[in-house]
Amino acid sequence: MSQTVTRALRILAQLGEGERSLDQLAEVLGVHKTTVLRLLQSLEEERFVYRDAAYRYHLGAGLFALSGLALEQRGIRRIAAPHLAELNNATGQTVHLAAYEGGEVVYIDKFDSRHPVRMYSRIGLRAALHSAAVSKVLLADLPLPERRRVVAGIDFAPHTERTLTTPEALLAELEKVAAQGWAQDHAEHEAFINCVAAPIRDATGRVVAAASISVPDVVLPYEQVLDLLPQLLATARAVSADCGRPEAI
Amino acid sequence: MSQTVTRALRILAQLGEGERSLDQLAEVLGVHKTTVLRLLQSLEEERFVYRDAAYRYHLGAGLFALSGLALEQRGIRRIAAPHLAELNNATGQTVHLAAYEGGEVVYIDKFDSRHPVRMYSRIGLRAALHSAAVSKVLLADLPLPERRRVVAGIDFAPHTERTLTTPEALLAELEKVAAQGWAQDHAEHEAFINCVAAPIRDATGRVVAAASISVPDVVLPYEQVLDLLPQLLATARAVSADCGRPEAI
DNA sequence: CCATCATGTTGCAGCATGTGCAACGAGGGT
DNA sequence: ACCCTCGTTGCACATGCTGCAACATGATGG
Repeated sequence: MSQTVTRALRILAQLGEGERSLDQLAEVLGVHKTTVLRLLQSLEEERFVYRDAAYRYHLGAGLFALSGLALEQRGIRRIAAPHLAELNNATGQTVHLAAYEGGEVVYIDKFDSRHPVRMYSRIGLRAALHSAAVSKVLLADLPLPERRRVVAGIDFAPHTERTLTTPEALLAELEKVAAQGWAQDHAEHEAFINCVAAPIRDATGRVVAAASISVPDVVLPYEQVLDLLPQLLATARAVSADCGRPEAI
Repeated sequence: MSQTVTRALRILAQLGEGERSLDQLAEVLGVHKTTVLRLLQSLEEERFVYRDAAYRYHLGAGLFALSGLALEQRGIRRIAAPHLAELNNATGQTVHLAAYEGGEVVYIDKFDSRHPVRMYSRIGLRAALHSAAVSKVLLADLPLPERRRVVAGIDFAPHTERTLTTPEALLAELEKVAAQGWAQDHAEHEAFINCVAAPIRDATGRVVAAASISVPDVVLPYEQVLDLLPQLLATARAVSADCGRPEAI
């Protein structure tokens, strides 16, 4: 593990919260400002940061460029986008696309609701493994050993009264999800938000991503969210078909 | 300047071109694989990279998250977005938003054309300083000393027959742009693309960003691109007004 | 079924490189 | 004109990065 790189990344994280001066960064990192300066120079050279006329450092455009490349590399995102946009348009609700990567579930695309009350989320953020509907869909498809391993590593922090709080409960839920082909989050993560999620499969049948609809209670009650399930499943099947999955056509 | 950080960022750049194995990265960087491994471990910890089941490294979600934060921080982007979307919708053409940062001009937002023939660009990429219309708008507002300094540093690579190839020609063009309040790129960057760009100003009157319309020749001839200028200028004024610029209201 | 290969990981010694200090310089406010 | 703040530079020291070599693991093929 590289101390230097870790420090550089901590600088980026800091700048993610807003512009910073050299001294501010030095203080937060607990290192001498000379050290910070040189890290920043390297970051600036690659356009990960830039500094304005007032010598404040900001996140730079190299980051956007790289992030754009990273998102483009996920073929699933490009394939799914038109279908998810259509689902978003048809339902008017927030639609997410999430993928499993390295023991986490991450949102890789998002289409915002047209309602004024909206769920907070952002591309790149992690979904809670034990409560988000997309997580259930993705975990449910993992081979059992890995599924157990991941579940064992979860911090079962209760977000609401309905949050599953034991590995056993989650594993049972995942079995159910795998069997029925979709997952729900009935106020398990946020007290006033319900979600449904469905798997997207590639030609080999493996789940490569999950699509979900998230609706605040005040917009639609739980039962009516379940009514959206057929549309969601149709969308997921359509994306799967575009991924080359024969049965889904 | 930190060798270690520079190497880490080179790793990210590599991964931007596609997945890589440890050995591949070691070879490209010209360092021992042990070294690469430890850099990757630090990057992985902050979710800048992740590795799949086949031990291939990919760009990770931490990057998306940070990039999202960075874009959110640019208030101008949020302010401009609805106006640019409307312009995109009204004209059907590709609309860009660009900003000057640290001696470069960078695209910070983009709304794609509905035409099948589209200009290639991506958020985060640099615009050519001596040919892109947005660059002219942004450079034209710099204080003269900095303007001269930046122009002196440009590599006047000719992209097409019409590309300006001398500092003098560019400086003269910038004077003209500053006077008329908009800029054009008449096939100076890509032989078959014409652009017009307009400045967005904040309350102090400084140009904080530039909006542009880019149209391939085959879609609209040059003269008709100029016909779009009134709409573009109206959009730029509307965004400026939202930025608090009194005269623009 | 074992041999071989390819690839990732670990321990360790040496020294390159990152680090902090102190002095310097530039800009802004009083 | 002075001081105060904040970024930059030169330098000596030792931290922590680097490469080597040995080990571990999983895949491939005879």
